[in-house]
Amino acid sequence: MSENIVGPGARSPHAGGGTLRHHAYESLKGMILSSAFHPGERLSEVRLSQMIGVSRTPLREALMLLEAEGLVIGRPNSGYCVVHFDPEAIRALLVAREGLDGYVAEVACRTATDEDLARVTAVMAEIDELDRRRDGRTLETARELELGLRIHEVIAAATRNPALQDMTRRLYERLRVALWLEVLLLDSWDDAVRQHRAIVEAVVARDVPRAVEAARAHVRDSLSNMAGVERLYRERRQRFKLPLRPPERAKP
Amino acid sequence: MSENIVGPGARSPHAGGGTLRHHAYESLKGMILSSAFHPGERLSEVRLSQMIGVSRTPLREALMLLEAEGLVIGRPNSGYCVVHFDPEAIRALLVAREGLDGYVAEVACRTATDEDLARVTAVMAEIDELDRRRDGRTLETARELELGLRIHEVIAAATRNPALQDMTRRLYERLRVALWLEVLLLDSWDDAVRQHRAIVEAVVARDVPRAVEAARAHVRDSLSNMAGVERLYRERRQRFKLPLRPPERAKP
DNA sequence: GTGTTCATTATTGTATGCAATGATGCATGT
DNA sequence: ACATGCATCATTGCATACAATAATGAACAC
Repeated sequence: MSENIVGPGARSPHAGGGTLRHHAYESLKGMILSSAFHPGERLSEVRLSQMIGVSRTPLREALMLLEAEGLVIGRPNSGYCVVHFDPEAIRALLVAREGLDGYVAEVACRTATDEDLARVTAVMAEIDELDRRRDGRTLETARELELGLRIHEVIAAATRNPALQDMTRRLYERLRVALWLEVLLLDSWDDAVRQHRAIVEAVVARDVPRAVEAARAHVRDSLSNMAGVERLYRERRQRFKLPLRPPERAKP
Repeated sequence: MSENIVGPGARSPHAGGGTLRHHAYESLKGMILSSAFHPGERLSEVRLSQMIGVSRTPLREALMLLEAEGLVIGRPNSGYCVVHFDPEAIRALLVAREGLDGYVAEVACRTATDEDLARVTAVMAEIDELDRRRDGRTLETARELELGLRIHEVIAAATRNPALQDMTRRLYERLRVALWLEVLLLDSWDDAVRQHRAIVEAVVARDVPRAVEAARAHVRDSLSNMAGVERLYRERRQRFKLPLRPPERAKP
C-alpha cells in the first residue's frame, strides 16, 4: 500500500527508511493522496507535526520534498497548502503526459528485455482478471486505480532508463488525485482496459508507431474525460461548501 | 547570471528571494554548476554552512532541494555528495531529452503565440550575432552555453504549458555540467548553430514533423558527442588524479 | 456602514544543543 | 602481513528555543 509508482528502482528522495523525515514524508504523502485534506487546505506545521508525531524539523523537510514533487505549494513566510484541483493545471499535466507516455512506449519497444515484457504481460493479466470478476458489479475502484498506475509503471521500467522512470513517477504522482477522481466519478474502466491492452500488445510486439499512438490515444481519452470530471467535482465541492480556490492570497 | 533556465514563470522551489534557505540554495547550485567541487566530492554540512555564512538548518534544506533536482545525492546518516559525471546516467538523461525536446517542439508549434515566436526568433538572432563575432576566434564558451540553453528555454515557454516547462527546466539543470563539458571540450558550436536554426525555423513555420525531427536530431547529435566528451573528461580527470567514482561506498 | 490603522496573535524562519549513527585508526591475534 | 575487534571521533538527525514576519481583529474616523 505504501508502494510508490515505479516502486523499487526509483529511489524516493533520501530514501532511508529509518529516518523520521522519511516517515513524515510518507505519511503526509499518503494523507494527501488519499484526500485526507481538502484541496487547497492550509497545512500548519505544528498541527501536522503533532498529527504525525515528529518534531517540526523533519516535517518541514518532508513538506519541502513534497513541494518539489508538486503535491503542496508554499510561499515564503506564508506556509504550505495542498494543491487544489485546478482543471487548467491538470490539463497541462495531461498534455505533458501524452508526450511522455508516447515516448516511454517508443523507447520501451526498443530497449525492453523479455523479462520486462513478461512483467508487463503479467500486470495486464491482473487487469483482465479484475475485469472478469468485475462483471458482478463489485466496486473495486482502489484496485482499478492501482492497476492502472502499475501498468504504466512497468512499461516505464521497461525503458531501463532511470530518467524516464523518474519523470513518469513524478508526473503520475501529481496526477494521482485527478486520476482517482476520474475512476471514481466516471466509469471509464471498460475503455481503460481496452486502451491498456492496445498499448501492451503493441509494446510486446515492439511495434513503435502503434505503441506510441496507443499510448497517446489513451491519454487523450483521459484528457477528454477531465471535462466531465471537473463538472462532477464542482458539484461535489459545492455540496461540501468548499470555496473554489481557498487560500489564494493577494499577489503584489 | 543567476537566471535559471525557464527563468520567471517556473518558480524554483519556495522561490522566496529573501530567505536564507533560498540564498543557500542559489549559492550551492551556483558552486556546483560552476564546478567548484570535484565530481563526487563529499559535502560537509558544517563546512558549507561556514562557506556560505548561514546556519545548518537552511543549508540542509537547500541540500534536500538540490537532491530533489538530482544535483547532489545523499544517503541517510551518511551525508551528501556532488553527483559524479556518470556517462551512463548522462546518456539516459539525453535519451529522455530527445523525447521531451521533440514533444516540446511539437506542442510549441501548435500553442505558441506570435509573441512567443518573436521571442524565439530574438534569441536565435543573438545566436547568429555571437556566431558572426566569433569568427575572430574569441572564446566565449560561457555565452555559447547560455544561449544554447536560452533557446530551449524560450521554446519550452512557447508551449504555454507549466508542466512541460518544469520538466524541461529540471532536465537541463541535471544535464548542465555535461553540456558545459560538451561546449568546453568539444568545439561543437557550428553544428549547434545549424541545428538550433533548423529547430527555430520549423517551429516558427509551425511545421510539426520537421520541428520534431530537428529537435530530436539535435539531441541525438549531443548524444553521439558524449562519447568524445567522456574520453576527454577521463583524461582531464586523470591529470588531476581524481578517482573514477570517489565516494561509492559498499552497498549491502 | 465602510475603510483604515494599529496592536495582538499565530505561524514561519533560523540558530543551536544534544543524541545517535557511521567512519577512522590502532591494537591485537592468527 | 592480514584480518578482526574495539575505542575514539566526526558528522548527521532531531528537537527545541528564539526572532521575524504575516494574518487577525478591534478600535476609530469618515
